[in-house]
Amino acid sequence: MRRPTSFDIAALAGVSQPTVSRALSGNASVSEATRLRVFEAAETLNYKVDKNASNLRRQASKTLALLFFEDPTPDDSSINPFYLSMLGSITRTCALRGYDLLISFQQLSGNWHVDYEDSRKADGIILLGYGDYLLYRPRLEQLLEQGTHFVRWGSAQAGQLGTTIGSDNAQGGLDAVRHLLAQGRRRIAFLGTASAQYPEFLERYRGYAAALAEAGMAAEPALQADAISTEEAGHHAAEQLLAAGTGFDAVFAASDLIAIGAMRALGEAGRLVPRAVAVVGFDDLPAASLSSPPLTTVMQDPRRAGEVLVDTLLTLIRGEAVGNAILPVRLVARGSSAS
Amino acid sequence: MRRPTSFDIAALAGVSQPTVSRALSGNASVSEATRLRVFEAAETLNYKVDKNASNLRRQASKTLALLFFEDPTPDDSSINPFYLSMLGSITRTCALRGYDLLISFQQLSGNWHVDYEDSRKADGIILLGYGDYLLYRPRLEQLLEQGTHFVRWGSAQAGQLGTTIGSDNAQGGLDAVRHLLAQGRRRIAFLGTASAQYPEFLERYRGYAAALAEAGMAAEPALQADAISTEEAGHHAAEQLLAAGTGFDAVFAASDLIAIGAMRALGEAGRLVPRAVAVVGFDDLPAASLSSPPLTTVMQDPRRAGEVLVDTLLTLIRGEAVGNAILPVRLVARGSSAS
DNA sequence: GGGCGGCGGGCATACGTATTCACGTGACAT
DNA sequence: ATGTCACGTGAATACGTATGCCCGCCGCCC
Repeated sequence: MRRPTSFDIAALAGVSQPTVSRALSGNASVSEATRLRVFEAAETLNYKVDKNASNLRRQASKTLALLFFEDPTPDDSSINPFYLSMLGSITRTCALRGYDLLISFQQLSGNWHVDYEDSRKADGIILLGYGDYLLYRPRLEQLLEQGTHFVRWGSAQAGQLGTTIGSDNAQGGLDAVRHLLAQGRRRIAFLGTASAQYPEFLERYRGYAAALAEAGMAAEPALQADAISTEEAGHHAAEQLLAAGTGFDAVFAASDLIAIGAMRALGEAGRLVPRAVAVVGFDDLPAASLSSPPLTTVMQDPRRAGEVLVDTLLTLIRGEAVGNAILPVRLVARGSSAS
Repeated sequence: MRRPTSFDIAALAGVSQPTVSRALSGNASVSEATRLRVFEAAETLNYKVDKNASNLRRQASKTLALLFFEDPTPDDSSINPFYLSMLGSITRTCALRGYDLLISFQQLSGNWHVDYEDSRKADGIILLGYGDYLLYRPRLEQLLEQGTHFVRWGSAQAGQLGTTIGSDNAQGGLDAVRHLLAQGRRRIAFLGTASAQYPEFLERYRGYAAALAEAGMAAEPALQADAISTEEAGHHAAEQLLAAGTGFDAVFAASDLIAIGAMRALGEAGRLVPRAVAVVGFDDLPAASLSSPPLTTVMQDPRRAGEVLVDTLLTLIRGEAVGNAILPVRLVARGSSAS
């Protein structure tokens, strides 16, 4: 049997097709009695509005697109866990607001910037993924030019294109290092690439440096080692630091994965955590509380992040003005930094 | 400026609208020269096919829907990590096959079974989430009745409705326990709820029992403790077992999260892993290799799982017959079970 | 040289919904 | 009694694409 259309409902309810449309969409100009008959008929035939037809007619898809960008790592199973936990929240918020969510993993090189809103698959897009702002910039320009609605998760800085939502990375770095200083640590290393290529890391580094400055110290290049956000990179960076012979009694890692890798390296080198070296990470991944010792870290709130991203985007879609948002972070003290 | 339609392209290329459609869709009955002109015109105007119109006309959405079902846990940030890693693979496979992916988190109670294909938002759906087959059954019946195309991730058993893809859980249990036996362990506990409510766990339990039987032993109820797949549940279950005073020198946990929780409980009780108690988990979460000692576990292959799910569903959508699939698993021996 | 076949492309239309416009009916006031 | 108005509903149409059908033209063969 063919799937029912609004005409079938109309016939069954003894009204016309437009009335069915109006009744189902809650239009006020249809009487309560009629509305009831229509609902019953729709129920009987198990009728559902055809999204495609509806979208075509209304010129809107009631769908958002979520574009993930790959970390540079070629291993495609290792999605940044923090993003994954944000995903749940984004999905849920979309559902609450009556929107569907389309997901896509993208290579940085793809021509994603035209594919979604242009083909009317989505009313707006959410961009997720660490990345160099300058690399994105031309794409963002094109998006703006096209009038595409989008929000970006990342590090919001003045003068940047589009609307950006992100955690307060600098504050997180500040809190983490203040915490280590309060524990009496004085030689605090920073593990993570502090360059514009990884804007979040750079901000965390700035917080680190600011905390040191508060204590009358300066960030020493010898106490910093590059690492992208993987366990292996963290392991390697810590090894480098150990090999260089620079003394240190604490590590602030730019992400939990780095911190976990660093703890492994410290363990292998016989440096006890936290006694010999205190460690603080960033993100509060599920794995952070499972490590041994449990990892002290700066918690980002993925649930709130998702909500803010979606709601900001919906505001943009409604054509209202909205600014960047910086979300608070919170230090979670655990065993890896106990005195 | 209004976004261009195929008529605009037609005008620019000096052909008719249908020709534009044919040229862009690779229809053979359009000459190479014309096709080229059309492509150029489309490029110039930055034209993209309107998905909604196209879908409406073709009565297909070129989209799949992924439905996640919540674990019973109310905490909505804790999505089963194994599913999350499958997500990447599903998305990628969809993209490769030219399909979009719609994602939705569902309450088990919702009436999801009519919402997706019925409203033509998707050509088929993928059902993901641990769960009791009997609980699903009525919904699956309705899906079949409606002619909805769907595949389920779970434990494939004879006589079940629909098409199911799943790991070889029984084999995994067998391998895990054989491994422990080979290490000389004799008192092997099973941590996880072995009931029809968690079919995967039940199969893993069966593998556990079969391995014991091979060695001339029987599964003892005293060596089993219920746990759902969370770290807390694993911790609690191990505590129970310890409190009961039943001696054991190994644990086979039905999931890595349970295993990690159990290791924490064992540590708190002063039972050294692996010396006093060897531990094997299931899933091979990223966290498994990060625990200390690193967790021996049964690896499920999320990448392959996603591919098989998508390809099976696409086969169904094409109207071809396809059966259930059971994917191989692989034991990964790490420190937690060294002799 | 005329008929025929095939290829390339245009015409018309359908997909199912949402919206604009117009219309009929009853109530109420003049 | 007639005009006005509001309210509820139906008729017509547009959204942008894909496709069945038909037609014209060109080349080829007898």
